[in-house]
Amino acid sequence: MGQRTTLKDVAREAGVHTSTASRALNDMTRSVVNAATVARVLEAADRLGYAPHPLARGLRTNQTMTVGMVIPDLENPLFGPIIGGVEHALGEDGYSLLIANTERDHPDPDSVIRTLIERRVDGLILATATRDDAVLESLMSGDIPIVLVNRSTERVHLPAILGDDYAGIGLAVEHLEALGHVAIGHVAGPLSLSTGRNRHDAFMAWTGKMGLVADSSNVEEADWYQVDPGYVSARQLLQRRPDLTAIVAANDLLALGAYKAIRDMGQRVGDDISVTGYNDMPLVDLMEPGLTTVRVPYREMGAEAARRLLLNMSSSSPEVTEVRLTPKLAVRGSTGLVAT
Amino acid sequence: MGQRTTLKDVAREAGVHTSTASRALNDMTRSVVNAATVARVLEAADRLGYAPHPLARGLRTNQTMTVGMVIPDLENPLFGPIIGGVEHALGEDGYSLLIANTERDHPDPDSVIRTLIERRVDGLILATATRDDAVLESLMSGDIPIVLVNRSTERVHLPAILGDDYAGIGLAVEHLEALGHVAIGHVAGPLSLSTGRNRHDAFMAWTGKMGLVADSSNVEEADWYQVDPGYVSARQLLQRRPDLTAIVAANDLLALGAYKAIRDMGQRVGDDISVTGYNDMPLVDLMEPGLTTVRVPYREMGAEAARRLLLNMSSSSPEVTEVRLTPKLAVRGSTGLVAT
DNA sequence: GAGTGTACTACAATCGATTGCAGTCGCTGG
DNA sequence: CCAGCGACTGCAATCGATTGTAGTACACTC
Repeated sequence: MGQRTTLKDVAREAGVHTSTASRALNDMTRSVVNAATVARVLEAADRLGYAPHPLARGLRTNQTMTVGMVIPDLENPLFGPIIGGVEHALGEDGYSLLIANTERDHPDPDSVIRTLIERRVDGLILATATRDDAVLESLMSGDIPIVLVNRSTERVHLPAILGDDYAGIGLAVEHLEALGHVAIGHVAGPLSLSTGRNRHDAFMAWTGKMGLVADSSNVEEADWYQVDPGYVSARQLLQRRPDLTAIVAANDLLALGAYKAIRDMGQRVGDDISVTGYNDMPLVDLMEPGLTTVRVPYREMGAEAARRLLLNMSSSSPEVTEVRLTPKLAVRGSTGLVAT
Repeated sequence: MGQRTTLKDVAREAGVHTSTASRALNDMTRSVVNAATVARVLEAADRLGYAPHPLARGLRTNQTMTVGMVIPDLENPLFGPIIGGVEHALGEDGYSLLIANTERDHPDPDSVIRTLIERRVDGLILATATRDDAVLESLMSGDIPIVLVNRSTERVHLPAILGDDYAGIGLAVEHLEALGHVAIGHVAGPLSLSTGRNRHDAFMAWTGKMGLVADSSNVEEADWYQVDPGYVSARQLLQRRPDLTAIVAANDLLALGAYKAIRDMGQRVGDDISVTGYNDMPLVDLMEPGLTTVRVPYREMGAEAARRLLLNMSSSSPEVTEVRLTPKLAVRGSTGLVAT
C-alpha cells in the first residue's frame, strides 16, 4: 500500500459524494442513506481496505478516542493487572490507552497530567492520587472526565474504584482472631496515601469491634511500601510490644519486611508470630512460609475504572460514587494458631 | 478556561497572521521571522497559555508523536520496567506511548497491531515476537519503523534490543563450574520463543566449551514460563538424571518450580542441588533460599529500544542491528559448593 | 397540472495547524 | 529615478473527515 486510502477514494469508487460515503459508513447516520447506496459504499470501503484517519476525524469531532492513565510506579507489579484491565475494557469500546509514569521522585508530577491533557485525551484514569492532592482540584475545573483507581483523595469528590480496605483488613483480623490471637499489631503504610490511612483505620475499628487489645502502641507506620521500611517498623513494633503474637501488615512487601524482623529476633513466622499481608502479589505464595494475604481483584479494578470512565464520558451527569471491590483472603502458612 | 486557545487567538493577540505565528512558534522556521515579531508572538502565546492542537498538527504533518507498544502479558512483572524505560525515553523527545496487550490466548493477536497502525502511530515497539512470526513479514512492507524488544525473530531482519542470553547463561554455568559442579541440567523455556531457544543453545555451548558432561538428556523443555511447568520439567529431569548436582533454569519462575521438585524429592536447594534462575524478578531475593539469578537490565532495554526507534524514525536509512545488553549475576543462597 | 411532501444526495464550511508562493516595503546601486 | 534585492509577512491551499443546509427528482394529492 503506497498511499493510504481516504474517504474520497471510497466515494469516487462508489460513485457518490464524500459526505454520502461518510454517512453510509457511520452507524449513526446510515439510516438517512439509501440502502443500495450504503451497500455500494460499504463494498467499496471494504475492497479498498479503507480505515478512517483518526486525526482528521478527531479534529472534526473533537474526540481522540484515547484515554490517558497515570501510574505512580511502573516497576511495581501491582499495576500490571490494573493496566491490563483498563486496556481490555477500553478496547471493547474502541478506545486506546496512553500511559504515563510518574516515577518515585519525579520533579514535576503534574506536568505528566498536563501533557496528557494537551494531547486531548478524552478521559483520565489516575492511580496516583494522594490523600491531599492539589492537582486534582485544578483538574476538576477542566472539562475532562476523571476516575481514580486504587487510591482516592479527600480533597475533592471524584469517582473512584478502590479495594474495600475495611473489609480486607476485617478478613485478616477475623482470621487471626479465630486462630486465638488477641494481641495483634499493625505495620501501617504511609498515612499520606488513602490505602495506608484506610487500612490503619480499619485495623483500629476491627480490633476495637472484636474486643481485642489495641491502641496506638499496636501500630507502627512505615514510610514507604517496601521491604526495608517494613523491616524497620516491624522491628520497632515488636521491641515495643513483645506480647504481640500477630502482625497485620498494610501490604505484602511490608509483611515480608516483618518476616525478616521476626527471624532477626529469633522467632518463627507462622509458629511464633503470625503475619498477614495485603495484595497477594506474585510469588508471595512461594515464600517460606507462604504469605497469608488479602487478595484484591486488581484486574477487575482496572476494568471497572475504565467502564466507569467511559460511562461518565458519554453522560452529561457523571456518577461520582466510590466503588469498593470485595477482597478475598488467601490463607497460607504465615498464620497459625496462637502459641500457648 | 472555557474555550481552548488556538493559533488564531495568539496571532490576533500579537497582531500577525496565523502563518507568521506558526513560524514564530516553530523552532525550524523561527529564523525567517523578525526577532521582534517572534518575541511578540511568544509572549502572546505564553500569556494565553497556548498549546498547539496535536490532531490539527498531526493531520497536516502526518505525525502523531505517538509510539505504539505491544506487550504479550501485562500481568508479567517483567514488562513493568521495560515499559517504564520506553516511556521515559520517549518522553524526552516529546513522544507518548500507546499500550496494547495481547493476552495469553488472544483470539487475533495481529488485530492489536493493526489497530495501532490504524491509529497512525509513528513507530512500533514489539515485545511479542515469536521466533517464527508471520505478522512481522507483512509489517516489513509497511512504512512504519519497528523495533523488537526482549524477544527477537528469525523470520525477518529487524532491529532488536535484547538481553545477551549467551553471556547470561555463561555467567550461571561458570559460577556453577567454579563451585565444582560437573553434572548440570537445564530446564529450558519454550523453544518457540527466542529466549528459550537462545538460552538452551547457550547452555549447550557453555557446558561443551567447559568440558562438562552435557547432552540432550541434560535438558528438559518447559512449555510455558511458569512455576508449574518448571516443576514438572525439573522433576522429570531429576528422575532421569539423578546424578545432576545443579540446574540452570531458563527463567526465575521455572527455577522456583525446580525448588518445589527438589524438595519433593527430599533434597535441599543450594545444599544438595544448586539452582540458578534468569531475570531477577522482584521477590526472588527473598525466597528461601534466595535465588541466584541472572539480572537483565530491563529498564535500560526499554529505554534503548525507544531510542533506537526514535533514531530510525528520523533517519531514512534505519539501523537494523541487534543490540544485546550485558547481564549480571546476582549470587544468593540457591547455589553452593557441590556436595561431596 | 400546479403544489407539496418525501427521500435522498451534493455542496461547502469547518476543525486547527503547516507551508509554498506571492506580495510588500525599504533601501541600495547604477 | 528606477530596477532589483533582501527581509519579512500575508494569502490561501491543504491534511481527511463530519455535518448543516440546500437542492433535485419523483410520487402523490387535489
